[in-house]
Amino acid sequence: MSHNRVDRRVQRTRQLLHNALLALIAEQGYETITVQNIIDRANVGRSTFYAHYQDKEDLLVSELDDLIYSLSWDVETLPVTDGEKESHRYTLSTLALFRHTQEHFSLYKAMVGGQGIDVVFKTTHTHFCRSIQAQIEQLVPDGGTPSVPPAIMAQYLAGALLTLLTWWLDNHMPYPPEQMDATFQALAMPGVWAVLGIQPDK
Amino acid sequence: MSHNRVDRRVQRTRQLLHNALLALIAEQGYETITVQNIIDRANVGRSTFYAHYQDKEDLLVSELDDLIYSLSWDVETLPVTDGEKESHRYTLSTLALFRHTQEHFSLYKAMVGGQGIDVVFKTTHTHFCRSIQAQIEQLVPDGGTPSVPPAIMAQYLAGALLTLLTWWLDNHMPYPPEQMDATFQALAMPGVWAVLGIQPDK
DNA sequence: ATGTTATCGAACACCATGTTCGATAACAGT
DNA sequence: ACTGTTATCGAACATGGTGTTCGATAACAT
Repeated sequence: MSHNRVDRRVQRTRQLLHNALLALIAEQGYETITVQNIIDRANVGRSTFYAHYQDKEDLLVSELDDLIYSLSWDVETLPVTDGEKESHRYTLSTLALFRHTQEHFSLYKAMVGGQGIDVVFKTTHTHFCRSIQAQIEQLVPDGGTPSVPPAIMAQYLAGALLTLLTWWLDNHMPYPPEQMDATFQALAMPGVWAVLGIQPDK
Repeated sequence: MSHNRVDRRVQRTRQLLHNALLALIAEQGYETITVQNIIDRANVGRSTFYAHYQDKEDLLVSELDDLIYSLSWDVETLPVTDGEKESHRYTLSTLALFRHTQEHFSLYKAMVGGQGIDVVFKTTHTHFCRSIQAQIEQLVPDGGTPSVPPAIMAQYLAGALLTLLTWWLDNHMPYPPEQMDATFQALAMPGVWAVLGIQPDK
């Protein structure tokens, strides 16, 4: 009767493939990974792989969804002290992002540092854009019309932020996340305030 | 005796391959191009290709050197009115860059727009970094020590600038280069001034 | 217990890569 | 024009990864 049968095998297979991919990315980088490598590591048959994903990029993208979801969740719930929150009324909430990145250093370094993975950049940039644009629009004063559309500001800021994150990872995180956040805010926000026509006096 | 013999054939061959690659990139994008495509288009033998370059990325990189050289030359010599120059004493010289990009729209769009080419991004970013860092260091007040190292500021600004350029190309250049330059300056420079501790009163 | 469905893995066709090598033709110098 | 050199050609080849097919097997839900 019920066609809602959920075969436990498919979830298990997908999980094995995901884990194998992440492990391989951290070990040897993405480019040189072959489908054979993935299925060997995961102990999954060749035809089974292609029954689930078109190719290794398809697997990566499906993986990315999970990662970005966990990132969003972390950024919204990671402990940020009240004092930090208070002083950030007119800024973007990027401190938790730097802390999250620090915690997943080896994986993220393999994904965006060094040669990096193209699709990871694009996807992350798109995600940053959405989040930043929403925050920008909350800063726009009532009745005001910014001289630069928020969408463009978001593009700009997401690119700058991603660049800074990449640099941080590539250079083995020479500064603590708090300082990276402060650097980003110091470089980014004065321009945003000027364009929006607001003057936050600290 | 003289081993300085320069065979005209090798220059011709390299030129043919370069032209073929650019044409194919503009037509169908970089990823799907095969070595066979390149040598067919260029009317060059297979073994000849591999006598000159290791693979198609090697050819692309050698191409990039030329492109960045021509870009540098353009940026330094493209006509910029005295008025524009005057008002840019405390800013970065990016206006010529936007104009240069506009002139080579179709090629640059294929190279950094859409799917883009990874190595083009990296190389361009590195080049921007060098140029911007030099300009930043000229803005540092005598005796002052910026709270953020110029190298990091250059990373940040190069990434932001490249992102803005990419967006511009991807969206079919909805604004003139002058406005794009103004947008970049408005978003970027207040942060730079604040970090450097200078206050340019226009 | 039963019918269903996911997995396995070997075998396969396919395609791009990068190399080899002998023949040919363009080259520079005299 | 002659000569020795060198770049080019292109066919042939080995290599390696890709994505598919299919019959057998085992895990699944009911």
